[in-house]
Amino acid sequence: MLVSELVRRTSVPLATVKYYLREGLLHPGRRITPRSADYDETHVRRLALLRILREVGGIPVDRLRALVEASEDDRLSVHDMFARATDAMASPPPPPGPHREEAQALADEVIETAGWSGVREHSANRRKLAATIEVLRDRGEVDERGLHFYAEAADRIARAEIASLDQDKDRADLLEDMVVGTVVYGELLSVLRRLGEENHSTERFSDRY
Amino acid sequence: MLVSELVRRTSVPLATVKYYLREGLLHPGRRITPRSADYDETHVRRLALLRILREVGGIPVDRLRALVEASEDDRLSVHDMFARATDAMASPPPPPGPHREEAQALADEVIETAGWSGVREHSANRRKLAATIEVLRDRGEVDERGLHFYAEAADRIARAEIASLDQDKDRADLLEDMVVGTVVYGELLSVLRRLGEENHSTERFSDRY
DNA sequence: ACTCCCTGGATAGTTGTGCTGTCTAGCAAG
DNA sequence: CTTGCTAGACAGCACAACTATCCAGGGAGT
Repeated sequence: MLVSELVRRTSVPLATVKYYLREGLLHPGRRITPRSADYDETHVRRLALLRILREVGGIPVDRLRALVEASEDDRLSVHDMFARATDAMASPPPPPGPHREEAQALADEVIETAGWSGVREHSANRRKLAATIEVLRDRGEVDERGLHFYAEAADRIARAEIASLDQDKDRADLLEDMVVGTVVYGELLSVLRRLGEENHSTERFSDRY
Repeated sequence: MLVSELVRRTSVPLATVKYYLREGLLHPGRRITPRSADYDETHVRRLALLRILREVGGIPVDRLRALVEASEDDRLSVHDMFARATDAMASPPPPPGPHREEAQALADEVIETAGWSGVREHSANRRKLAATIEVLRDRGEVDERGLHFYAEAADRIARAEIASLDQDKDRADLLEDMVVGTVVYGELLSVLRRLGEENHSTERFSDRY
């Protein structure tokens, strides 16, 4: 299909499609004449994916590029591809404060206790966890049991999510499922958590003025 | 204390402090001369809170204002204050697509099934949930059992969080605990979830190339 | 052959957000 | 009376994500 039809099918504005092509988020169409190219279903799907990751996940364009590159690099094993995708989805941690090392040690311990030996030494989320614990630590004592409670809850959820991936799909589809799952089910979970908080807070505080 | 000391204590740049004052995020200091004002611990705490909400939660300034206004409005009961805070922390839902109504019905059903009768009819998160379900729906059939699974997980977490709030604090401290908890434990949870995904995905896919 | 419309590519401009810097003029302490 | 700091007004900036304009080249229909 021509670019005009791609635009019509996806309702992504032409200027934006061109921008994504420029930025390398969308692979070029197959040249049919020097002045036109043929786009196909992979372009439609890619655009839909990019829109979800931007609008639901709020992932900035330069990290989307990392995601796309991981998906297109056939030399990577599936779990290396996932690892890169996981890194790309984590926002960079803020610059370390004075308690970062202590927080990192605690973060590593939480990961250890959760039994997550499959987490890489240099996983972006390992550092992000330390940064988050540091924020907590700056506000007072960190409740270690609380940390393990969250880790257990996260483990239950993550386990179910990975188990639900369809082993038989090809790598691009698998990555797409994984990435969309992380982002939109992540959003789902936080919305549900806030709803739960709203419910339990009215239950607990409805008598106080 | 003078503004210079406030700046020193919080390491927030003077220009930023002035900006927050202008925007109504930080209450003015007590005037001591026409050209100087006295700031106190409430200003230090407020600045720390604003920084966390901005840097960890990524909450934009205009929603921070709504949060601050809820905290300062003494006519509000605690649960009304929480309700406003909850709304302020939810990003506005994207414009509805063709399946929004259907998604809203499903969202309401999920909330009902979770037993969350304390969730307001017009809670921002109720609409956010529908919007998120709509995204899922646009990618294929929505798995209702999956939805309930997430709702249960969210309920367990939210229940523990609300239970851990200290009933005896005053309203401003209570709101601060609640808001910081929502934001930073929310971040903690998503980081842990991604770590769990990384672990389980390497466990499951480490043999595939 | 001629006109029309659409194309890819280059490049410049716009919008929104969150600051950041500069300027002014008023005190107040030494 | 100089020096240092202040509040307040306001303009400017950096970044991200688009968005708009312009250009010249085809191909399709006539």
